[in-house]
Amino acid sequence: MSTPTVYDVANHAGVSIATVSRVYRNPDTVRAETRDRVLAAARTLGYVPSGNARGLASRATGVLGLCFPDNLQYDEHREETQELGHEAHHDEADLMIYSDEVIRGMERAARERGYGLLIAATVAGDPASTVADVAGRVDGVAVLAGTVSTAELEVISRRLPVVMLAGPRENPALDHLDHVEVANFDGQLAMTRHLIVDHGLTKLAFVGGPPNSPDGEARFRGFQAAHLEAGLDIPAEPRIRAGLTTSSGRHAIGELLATLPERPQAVMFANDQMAVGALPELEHRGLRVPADIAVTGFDDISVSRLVRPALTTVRQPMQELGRHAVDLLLARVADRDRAPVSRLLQVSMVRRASCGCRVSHDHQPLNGS
Amino acid sequence: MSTPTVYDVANHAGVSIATVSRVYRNPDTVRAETRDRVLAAARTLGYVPSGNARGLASRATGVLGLCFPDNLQYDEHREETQELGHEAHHDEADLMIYSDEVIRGMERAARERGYGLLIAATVAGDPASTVADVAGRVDGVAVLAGTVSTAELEVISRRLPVVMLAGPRENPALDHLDHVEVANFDGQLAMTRHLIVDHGLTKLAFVGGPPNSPDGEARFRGFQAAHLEAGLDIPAEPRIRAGLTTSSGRHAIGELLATLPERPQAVMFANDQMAVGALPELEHRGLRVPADIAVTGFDDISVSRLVRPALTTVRQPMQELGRHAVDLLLARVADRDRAPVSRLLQVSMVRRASCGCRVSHDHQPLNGS
DNA sequence: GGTGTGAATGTATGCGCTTACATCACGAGC
DNA sequence: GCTCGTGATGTAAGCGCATACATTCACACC
Repeated sequence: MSTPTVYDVANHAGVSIATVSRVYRNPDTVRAETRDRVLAAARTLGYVPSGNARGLASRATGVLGLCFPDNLQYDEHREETQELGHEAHHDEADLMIYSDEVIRGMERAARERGYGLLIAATVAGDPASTVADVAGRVDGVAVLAGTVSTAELEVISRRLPVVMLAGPRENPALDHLDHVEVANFDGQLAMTRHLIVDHGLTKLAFVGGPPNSPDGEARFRGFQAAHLEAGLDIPAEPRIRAGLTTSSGRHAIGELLATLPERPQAVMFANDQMAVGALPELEHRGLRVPADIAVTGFDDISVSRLVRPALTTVRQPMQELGRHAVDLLLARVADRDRAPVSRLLQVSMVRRASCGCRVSHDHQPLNGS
Repeated sequence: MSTPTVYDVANHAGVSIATVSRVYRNPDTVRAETRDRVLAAARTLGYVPSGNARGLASRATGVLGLCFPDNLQYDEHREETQELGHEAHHDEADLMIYSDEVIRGMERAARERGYGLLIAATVAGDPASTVADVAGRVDGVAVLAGTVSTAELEVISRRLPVVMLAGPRENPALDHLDHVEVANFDGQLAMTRHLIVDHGLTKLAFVGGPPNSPDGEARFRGFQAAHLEAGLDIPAEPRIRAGLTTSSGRHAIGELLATLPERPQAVMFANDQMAVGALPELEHRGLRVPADIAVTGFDDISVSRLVRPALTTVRQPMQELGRHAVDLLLARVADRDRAPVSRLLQVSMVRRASCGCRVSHDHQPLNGS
């Protein structure tokens, strides 16, 4: 009646439970005829091995974990945008594109290596229990920066491998985790330099993310560095901080134009979502992009090449983050004592129309059709 | 040295393992002072309860599963688009937006109910083992239609609750699963009727998905039904079948115009991704949307309101699919013997510019700023 | 002072599997 | 004919926890 176990299968097939287990773990140590008998019994009984029991006995779960922030709370404009119909819904979705990509990359890599993926968003609220919850179920866990404090992660990392994604090792003495980082600084530096040097723009405004976003802060430092390099005044803070969402990008435009004595020649957004949200608002205000004002983003999400003008941005390998997470996790499963490593993933500039590099858009016609 | 267990914590705190367990399961049955002692010991030892052991002992994992297709293989144009730089990457991402939304909805709902989420993509290859793998680790599993055969699911459903997402109950005698469906037929019927009745268009072309996509097929039947209703010739098959991706949507345009004697007045795509890919290609060929040719999609992914012209489409509640999955799963966990249920989620038409309902785009200016 | 009562804690068992070790059958080699 | 190796299978001991049940203790009550 209830869920069948190895014992039921063993009885039904006339073998011992060890043989049943071997059929699933080491099929080639079992005589072919016996194996078939066991599998037949399993099929007729509807037997499915218990992952829990297996995990307990073999002290490995075959599952990796990923904690990411579900940071709706950052978007202070959510309420206001309800009048736009499904806008709020979309906004929510937009914000998550980044996590989605990391999840997908990690799921694929995990599956290729024979692992499952347990995902858990952590809302800013009860962080400790959530991550401990997944920690108890997996062989290793990746954590997107900003989700859980490094101190907590250190505790958890005593039990299993932990890798921090998109976050720097702030204090080498306290932080013995593996890290995967993205060259945010370099990317924003190059992009800012591009605007200054190649397009001759000097009045640039940076729209940042919330202060607790390591990505956003690193990008701003790249923005500053380009100013230093070019001998321009170095802004101490992002001109505006916004919620990294489409709607907050749109709202940032109003705030920008209202508070600035002089219109900037370019607005550099900390991510693509905001830039994408800003474009229609600029259009509505009669500002032509890039003629009147250039716009750039960061990430290269798929929307960015579909909007008009197509968005100039810095492409970061979001799925690769997930892949590297799996790689580092399994390397550490194999050797718990290896020295902590940091991997830095490179980014690349994608010049499209919104900075002035292409005339209208970047649609490439199909060959010969 | 190695991972601490209840025994270690019990020793360290001077209590029995039962008390340690109670501190985590039923904190209020333990004296406050004792509880603190145990928690202190746990903290200094770096104790994290083993999900496996807990699951084994309590016969429940606290985790739900979701299987979804990772169907890159459908996109026959992937190779050709490499010359477009990151196009292939984007295409891949595009295709997954739907799954991503379902995952997100399910993750949120699961978390709210105190469950974790184990996700596993199933490539068309070794389906059985993958889904059995997750089945062994979870308290219930949701499966996106097209991922696993109903027969296999029936076997698995003898062990744990299974719900099928976005797929109809084809044979009530063989299929005792719970289902969550979306009103694809109704949505496409309404949209097609809209083009015929409100816009006076009669020459419509439908670009479908692969034949094994239940969503795509149901939408095509809605398309047919609208023709029947209007007394128009009823097409027996979608004019073209494509891969549901942005690039396959673009390619569909060429194929459409090349094979059709007369240009259709409207192209209705089985999903938004394809429609979004088609827009720049139409533009490139000098066809104005919607003046020369109307375009519609299905899903209402977030890009659809950002492209120009903004896409008229049918909105389906993708996240809701995930939420309902959790709901049905937990209801069946509570009562294994309840009758199989099917939930039908409603869709809604979103009229934007690409069908001719709005002049240029649907950007709503901000109030008073 | 004996007894009943309830709260706090301990004891002991089993969840379903993996795996080291034991056993067994069967030939090969001497 | 006996030993020994080898492949196939069985035996039994946990893995780390939850929980039924037993025990202890303090206290109230008659």
